[in-house]
Amino acid sequence: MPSTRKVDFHNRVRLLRTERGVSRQQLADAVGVHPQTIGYIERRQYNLSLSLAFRIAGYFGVTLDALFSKTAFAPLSNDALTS
Amino acid sequence: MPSTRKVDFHNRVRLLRTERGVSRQQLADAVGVHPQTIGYIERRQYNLSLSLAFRIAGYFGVTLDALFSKTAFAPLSNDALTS
DNA sequence: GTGAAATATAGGATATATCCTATGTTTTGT
DNA sequence: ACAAAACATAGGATATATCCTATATTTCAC
Repeated sequence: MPSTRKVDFHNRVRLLRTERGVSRQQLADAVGVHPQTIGYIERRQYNLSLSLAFRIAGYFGVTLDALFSKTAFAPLSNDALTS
Repeated sequence: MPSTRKVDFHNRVRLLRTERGVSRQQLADAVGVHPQTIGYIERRQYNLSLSLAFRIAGYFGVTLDALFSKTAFAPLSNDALTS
């Protein structure tokens, strides 16, 4: 079992995944990990490896920095309000 | 012991470190790992965690994408030839 | 509102990142 | 050329990422 405590960086995995209508199972298959692993990453309970980070970024076609950040990503609702 | 096999991404840790005249010991202390760990990363024998990747990038003041890449970084000598 | 799919939570197993110590080699300053 | 520092290599120990199975809860289409 993973560390149960939150990791010190944020990510946009759930955002991108739901935005594109892909399930955890699909993403997990595409990047070669267990679906639970995706869930843990989304809940920020996993300090995932750089290799896996690259595979997820590659799947979504974004850079590492677009997907992971030490500071919180603004939620979409906020983006809409500040456009 | 680490996996002894090379990892599927490249990095500029050694380049940045030597460029700025910092030893492995100094970098290791700064990011809170063992000096050997830095060595393994530089020799591409470690699939380091995202958290550690962030700490190293933060130490050098560069982004993740500037420090790690799935394709090889051009060596400095090449940069000089193509300027 | 029911059923199916997706997600959450949990526990145990395995692989590997990382630690740590030790020794040998290479580099570098003088 | 010598000494000291930096680096490489190796082996064993520990922590944790990731796997896997199972069950409970939530979400969503109809």
